[in-house]
Amino acid sequence: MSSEPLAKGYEPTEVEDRWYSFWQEAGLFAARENSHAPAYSIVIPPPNVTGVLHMGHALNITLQDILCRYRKLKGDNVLWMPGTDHAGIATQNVVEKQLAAEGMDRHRLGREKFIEKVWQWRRQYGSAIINQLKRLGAMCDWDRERFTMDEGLSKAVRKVFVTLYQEGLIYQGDYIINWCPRCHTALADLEVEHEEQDGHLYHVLYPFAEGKGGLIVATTRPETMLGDTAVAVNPEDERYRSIEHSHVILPLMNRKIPIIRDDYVDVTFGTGALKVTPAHDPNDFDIGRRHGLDSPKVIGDDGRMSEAAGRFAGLERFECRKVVVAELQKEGLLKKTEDLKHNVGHCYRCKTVVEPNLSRQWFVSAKPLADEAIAAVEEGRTRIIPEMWSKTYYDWMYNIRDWCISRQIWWGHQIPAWTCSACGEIVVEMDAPERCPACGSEDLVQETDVLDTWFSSALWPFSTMGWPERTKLLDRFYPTSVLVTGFDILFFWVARMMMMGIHFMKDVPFRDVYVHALVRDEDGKKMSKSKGNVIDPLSVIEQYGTDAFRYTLAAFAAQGRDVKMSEKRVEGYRHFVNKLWNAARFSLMHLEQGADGVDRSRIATEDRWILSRLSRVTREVTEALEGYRFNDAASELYQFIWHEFCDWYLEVIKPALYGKSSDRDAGATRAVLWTVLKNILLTLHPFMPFVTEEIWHKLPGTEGSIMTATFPEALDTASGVVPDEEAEAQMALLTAVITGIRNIRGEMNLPPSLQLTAEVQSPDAPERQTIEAHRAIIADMARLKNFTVGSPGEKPKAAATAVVDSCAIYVSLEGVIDFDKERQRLEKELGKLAAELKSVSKKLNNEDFLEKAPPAVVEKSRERQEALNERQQKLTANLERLREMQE
RNA sequence: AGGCGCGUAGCUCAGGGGGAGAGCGCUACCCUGACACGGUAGAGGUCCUGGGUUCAAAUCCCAGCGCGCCUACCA
Repeated sequence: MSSEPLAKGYEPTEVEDRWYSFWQEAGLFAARENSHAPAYSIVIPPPNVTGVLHMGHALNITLQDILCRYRKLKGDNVLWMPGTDHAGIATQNVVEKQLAAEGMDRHRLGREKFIEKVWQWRRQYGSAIINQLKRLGAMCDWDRERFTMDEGLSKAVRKVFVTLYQEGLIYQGDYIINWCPRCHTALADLEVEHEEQDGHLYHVLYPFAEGKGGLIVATTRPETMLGDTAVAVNPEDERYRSIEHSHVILPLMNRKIPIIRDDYVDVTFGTGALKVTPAHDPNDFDIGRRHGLDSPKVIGDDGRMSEAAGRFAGLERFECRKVVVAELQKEGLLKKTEDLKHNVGHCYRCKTVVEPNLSRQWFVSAKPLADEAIAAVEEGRTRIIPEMWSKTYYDWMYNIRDWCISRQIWWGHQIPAWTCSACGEIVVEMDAPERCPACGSEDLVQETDVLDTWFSSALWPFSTMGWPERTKLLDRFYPTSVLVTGFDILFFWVARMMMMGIHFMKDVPFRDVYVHALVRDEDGKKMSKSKGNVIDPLSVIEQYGTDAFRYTLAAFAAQGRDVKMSEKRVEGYRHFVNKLWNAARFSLMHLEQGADGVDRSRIATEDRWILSRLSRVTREVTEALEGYRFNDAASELYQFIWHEFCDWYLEVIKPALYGKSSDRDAGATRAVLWTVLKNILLTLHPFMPFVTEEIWHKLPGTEGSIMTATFPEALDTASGVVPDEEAEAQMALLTAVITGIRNIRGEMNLPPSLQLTAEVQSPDAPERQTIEAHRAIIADMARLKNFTVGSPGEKPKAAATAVVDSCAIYVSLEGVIDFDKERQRLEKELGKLAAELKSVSKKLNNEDFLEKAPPAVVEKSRERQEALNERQQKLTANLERLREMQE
């Protein structure tokens, strides 16, 4: 508890490092397994090990940290479970690139050695993102950090796989999947990004097998025709109903293929004749199945044409497209080429054009799992916030399709399935079986595919807590309190966690899902490296400090809207941090000896006022945080601290603190100042952990870390924190009078150094009393040398006028009189009044309004009209007087 | 093709059936013993357009325009 004065400006860097280490070393982030305090838990959306911190993480982490710090101050036993995921494809790509640079490749290295390389990479670089999260101040329980490839989590993965397989919810089969020829693996439907591109629609004539003529088919991917096994037309299509031919000749391949009839074909598209390539198109695959067609694969897994493509074998697929088109043209079979915008799927990891490919893969049968997950949200066992996202959730869940979970890469959880070389039996078990249960052979070969990373991420809420063991952590902290995440992984991750959590834990994985926005650049564009519009959070932190950055993110995090990041705004909040710092600096100068408790019988109006405001703001901030309205909480505090605490309270109490005010009890005021500052620090701490901790330690009468203190109550009689309407009303009058006088000073261009003479006349005795009792404050704040209060009487001669409630305020212009200027000022003011009066009067002259509007609303309008009238009348009178004097 | 969201001050955005708000920027004045990362005062808006509901619409409903996003097996 040192009391050396604070530096003139706040310098974040040193403070942040110091306190973060302090917190960690003091074990303040640790969840307590044996505590009986209410449990509050969050699992972090695990960033990729390959990742670097971006704005999305920053927002995501900041919001979670605000919640955790808030709950901790509220006395909860907080567990914030951190970790990373192994990002199968992404990580493998990174390490492969590294190998390539060394003139190596993974195939020459071999699977085992390659995986060892990945682990090496992980050990060397894998904690980069974790260290970056720490820069944000995240109070994760780092001792519990998990990785989706950890032994424990790996066990959970195998357990889930085996169980689902036994339940018939995982199966293996030959289907069309999305294939990335570059990553050389299957992808789930979700992992394909569709992008509209300019392409061509080629119209190709397929001649009838006998006789003249043929069918014209339209295609955007002519190279796939090499694998065509039929041409389909709609049975209802008049154009083709009567054709007698049963077959066409597949051009270039010279293969006879049937003409089939299938409802699927859209008569309005192209020519109404559809080439059918069962091995390279999901719809064609279905048609092929319905009609028992062959499905030759003409595009290989490397993106080159396969043997089945005949003389085109070996050509790269897009090269082949050109060659096919050229040859068709040469043979006169290319009848037309149209421009066409169409959606093309790209690999979400490497952006390569995805190839639909027939392949044997493992799938999760999603429907039964989805049904439970839908019910959980419908029944409110899990709340999605903002509510509108539940619609998106339902929509996807209701239309869910089976999930392809096998990946043809090496880095990941190898699928725990073995094939018996002797009898072909498939054995699915947690651990490698010794012999085939069917034939007893010991020659078992493990499936080489690994599982989708999202498969292990789906288990995150319980696998991180030790499942499948029954642990204390699970007992205490599952289900988690809330999941905080961006909507971009609502399906990838949230939906799947819901399915797995409910299925395996028999309870939802989280009570709440708070879905936040994406961070975009200043123009609302998605930040991406290729666009070059990324703002690096770390550079923002270095420039403005973590607290300012966090506050910006919180203030921007309005529900249902994207965050457009602007450094200008961060700068604004850096000023706010500095403002707080200086308010504290000032306060601490007067709080050297600490403070006694607040004695409400000894305190003044402004003390009661600030305590009242504190009470209300505390309530509003609390409610906002409970409702995930971070921006409301942030702006409420900003407004209160800057414009009420600093602008008014600190200014008003200065005379008392400096001992210039004889009628004030400085000790009582100091006690209030201490209370308000302390509560401000605590309320602000979840948003600005560093600066609040720093000031906390300078504030006399505090002990230990602010993290171990208690969040203020909105109603705290012992500390004098209670709403006080009388004080608020009086303060409103005083500030209005002061502002009125300042306004005259400003508008009349009277220099601040000029001490003015002013007089207030009011017919209202209580108003007079209030003003009279606070004459010193008004005189001080408005810089007056003479200030008198009285009943309406003779009006001062050369004076400017302002009206507040029933008060007429006259500011003497003796010696500095500028009639024209004052006249203009009054005319402007009267102009505004007239407009307002007009709209109120219009309402009050409307009988329907008087009849149908709620009485309270009518009454309010009446009062307003009266007040406006009074103002208008007083100002007009003064304007008249001014004119008379000028004549 | 469907679905969702957005359109409010010069910029970035809150708000939301009954007197148009904030931050930044701008103008004027001021280094007043916490703070120029500051203070005081001020200017600035047909709340996208057109209908409808209502005593009352920036706010609710419908349509349109513009923008963004998500989902989708029309080759």
